[in-house]
Amino acid sequence: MSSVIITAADKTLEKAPDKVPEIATRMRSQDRRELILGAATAVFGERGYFGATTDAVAKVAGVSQPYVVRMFGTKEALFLEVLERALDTLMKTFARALTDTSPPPAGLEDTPSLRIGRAYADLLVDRGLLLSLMQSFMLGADPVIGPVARAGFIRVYTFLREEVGMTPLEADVFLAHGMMMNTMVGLRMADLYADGDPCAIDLLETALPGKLDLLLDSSKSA
Amino acid sequence: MSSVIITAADKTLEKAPDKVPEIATRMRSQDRRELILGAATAVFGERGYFGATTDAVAKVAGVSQPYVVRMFGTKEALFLEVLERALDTLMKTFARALTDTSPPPAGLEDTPSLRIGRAYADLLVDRGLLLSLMQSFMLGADPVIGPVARAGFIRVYTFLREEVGMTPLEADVFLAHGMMMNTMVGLRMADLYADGDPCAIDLLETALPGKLDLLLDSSKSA
DNA sequence: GTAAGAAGTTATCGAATGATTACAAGTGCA
DNA sequence: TGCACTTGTAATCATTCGATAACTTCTTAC
Repeated sequence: MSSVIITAADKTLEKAPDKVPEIATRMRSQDRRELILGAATAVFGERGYFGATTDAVAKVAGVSQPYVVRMFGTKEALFLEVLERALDTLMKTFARALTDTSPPPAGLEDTPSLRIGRAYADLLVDRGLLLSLMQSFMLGADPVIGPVARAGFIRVYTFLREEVGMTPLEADVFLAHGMMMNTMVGLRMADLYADGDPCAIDLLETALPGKLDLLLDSSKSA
Repeated sequence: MSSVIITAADKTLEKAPDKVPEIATRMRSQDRRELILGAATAVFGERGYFGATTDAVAKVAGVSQPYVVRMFGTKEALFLEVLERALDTLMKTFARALTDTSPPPAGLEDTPSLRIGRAYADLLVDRGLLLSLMQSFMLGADPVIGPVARAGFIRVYTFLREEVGMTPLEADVFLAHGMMMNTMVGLRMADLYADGDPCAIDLLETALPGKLDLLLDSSKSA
């Protein structure tokens, strides 16, 4: 319905209040595609591949369920596209952090590894992105998604080794902390942090040094 | 399912069925329960909570689907029990490793942290156990499973801090590597290792030092 | 203006799945 | 032996969900 479309548009384009008069404007296929992919990233990240429904994705995107399916063919194809997009964003963020010439945040060291690490933590603002990746990592047994997920992980590892110049051990430590962050997000450990749980506070302050505000922000927004 | 009937029929036809007490006769509820919990651990670990079906669990356990549901009430209750059991096993394994007085494997250091680390890696033989835990960690948004999963993670963290005596940073590093191992198992990275992929070999040999054989064994067994 | 195509919906179908019911067969005990 | 209890199954139901079909509405090129 038109009202749904308005809400969806407003949610993504919060900064353009002057667009309100446009009622039920039809989007171009390409734009709607991006909208749905964003919604799917959030839903898949939160509920996993099997737990997510095309209807939930459609509702978040503000379109009808059949439209989602027809645009991507199958739920599986939609997930694969979400996965590919998430990985592309991750790699682009890493590449940008590597070549970025701006100085590091006040008083912090500036090595390639540290820059990449900060870039990874910055991705916490979009909880769906890291969680969709993580969800795919738990689907290694799936005949279709499994190989894609493995290839994606290998792609990240290869980047760390060859572009960033990490040793195997450095890459392992980096990835381990990445998996730890993903797990904290997936667990919603920030909920316990907000409740004042002392363990959760210790845990998060150690696991996400200096980036806790990002996690807490993304938590309360959803 | 059929096996039970067949053996039962055999028993009624033959008058001397005592020769095969192993397969024959029905199990006691308690034993069957353990059998189903084991099957459920494997299935939930492989497919996640939503991807797993009570029918798949029943087939692995060799019973009918309604039997699984009736024994545990709901699929959710079954998952919670699997979760609790997995956590109990984990904690018992840790506790045993701490108090174990046997000497460490040849030439290896012997600190509490290292003993616990080796104990964790030993759990790789049962892929379902670690994966069921990890699957629960991705369900933090679930209103029922989420709180239980968080509490479970906190329980492990508290053990590391208070029983093993780790600092927050030590516990973070330990858990991070645990999450990394879980991810490698979930991804079935061992498949690429078996294919000779050089990246996968690097990755696994670094992430699972000295424990790779365990992962490879558990892979080919399923 | 209007035909053609793009964008999107409503209605609905078939398969899968968790759950329920009713029933059958084995077990133990007086 | 007979009878209550336990262990288990087959049949089936109500939802849910992904997918398809057919239709409507908006946009745009001529």
